[in-house]
Amino acid sequence: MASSDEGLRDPVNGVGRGGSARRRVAVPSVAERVADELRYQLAEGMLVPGTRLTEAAIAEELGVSRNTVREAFAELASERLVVRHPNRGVFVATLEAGDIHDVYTVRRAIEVSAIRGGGTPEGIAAVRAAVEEGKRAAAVEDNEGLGSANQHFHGAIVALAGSRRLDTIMSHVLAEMRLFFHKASVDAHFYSGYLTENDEICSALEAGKLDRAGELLHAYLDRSEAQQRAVHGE
Amino acid sequence: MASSDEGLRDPVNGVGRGGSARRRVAVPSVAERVADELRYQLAEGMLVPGTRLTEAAIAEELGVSRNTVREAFAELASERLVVRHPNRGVFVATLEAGDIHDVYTVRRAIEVSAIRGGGTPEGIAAVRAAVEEGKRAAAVEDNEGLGSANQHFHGAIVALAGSRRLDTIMSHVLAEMRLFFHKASVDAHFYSGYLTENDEICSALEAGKLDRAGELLHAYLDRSEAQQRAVHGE
DNA sequence: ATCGCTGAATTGTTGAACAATCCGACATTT
DNA sequence: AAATGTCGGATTGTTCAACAATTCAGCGAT
Repeated sequence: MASSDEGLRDPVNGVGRGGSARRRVAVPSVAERVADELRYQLAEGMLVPGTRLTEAAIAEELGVSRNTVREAFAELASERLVVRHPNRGVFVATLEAGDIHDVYTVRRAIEVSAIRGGGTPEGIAAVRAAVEEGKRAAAVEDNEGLGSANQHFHGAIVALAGSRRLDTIMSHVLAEMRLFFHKASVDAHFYSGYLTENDEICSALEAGKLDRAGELLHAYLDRSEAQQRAVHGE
Repeated sequence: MASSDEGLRDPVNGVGRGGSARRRVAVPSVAERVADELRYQLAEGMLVPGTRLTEAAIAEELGVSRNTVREAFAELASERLVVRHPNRGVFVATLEAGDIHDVYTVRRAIEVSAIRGGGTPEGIAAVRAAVEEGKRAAAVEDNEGLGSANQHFHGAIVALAGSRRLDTIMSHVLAEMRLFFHKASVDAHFYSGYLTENDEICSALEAGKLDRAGELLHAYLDRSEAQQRAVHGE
């Protein structure tokens, strides 16, 4: 390990945030770093949905105060990554029956709306870049890379709208999906089939056929939802 | 005053929540009640955007601990009602240049998407009910009632999608707008012009002309945005 | 088997304390 | 006079210890 024996990672530069020589002016607060750490563990599948998170345990494990853990919990709860049961504790969020549909309803709303708005040339270029990123990952059979490329693709689509609020909503939704569908991402050809579809959507977008792109994207999300429902019970 | 000399209101039944004889099973936590109180003051325009909220002052004023106020702040910050400036304090959120467009971008995305999904007969009935509520308010020239009827209308539209997540997103957006546009709501004929338009949208929805309803709603939001931008600087 | 009790564990909340940080006022320098 | 440097007060960020409130599992009584 780089820093201490246990607890939080580098306050200034996170894990995957290398490269930028400029330092952050304001170091994120401890509570924020705790939230980041937990978010990381959640996304990485180290914390299985349904697990109970006791304040004292995490406080000691990360070497921070209980109150600070509490603040981090509040943040994660607002992102629906954990659920607070009053007087019972916080639990890693679990997927109820209708939640898959719910999540995809949000995605359909904001993604389709964003792509129908067109966006700037730079924005479209970012979408294209994500498609190419996916192709490269597929060429090396890098499943993890394929998954994140897919997320970049959809993130780039939402970014077309140029709305801070939509961006954060999307990032929350994607975080939820990472948590829930972590197991599914190990499937080899799970995303591979989407590659050509993403390309098609991107081409329609580049050609200015926005309605067409929107329809394709909508259909894509419908199919993706069905697939996820098939994988997980229901 | 009903309860104590100062501080929070009734823990069990809020202020506008009268009528229901059934008590809440789980009394909301103190932090939540603090958040509710602040939300109320924000929506009511008692707290002007840009105002600084010092923890100690609010803690004493509401008779709670500073840590509890902190938790409430975290919740409000996640809803963008207040902004945290590290080591400087939290301030009532202010409206930056592009934020009006940003908020309306979110609304266009989720409202149009929701109405294009159609929804259940009960959902459509709720939309119609909101339209009638607006007409009644207009008949009595109840501006405040007109404003809230309008919010009910748009809330009912989003509810068509039947998505918990979209509902909470919409409620946050509406809370933001209440905070920002509070002054504008005093304008007499601000919403009155929208009445017939809401009716038209609702009729299209009832007739199953979803695309048409979506277009009308989209145009409505565009115009509403332009109007708000005209009222507020920019 | 159901009900109620009891006790351990955890959460919710408080109050106090301290370091870190920011801000304004004042002093210094050029 | 303007820019710079320094200091002190005020507020936030964080920790710690304590206590009340609540949940839950186990146990015993009916």
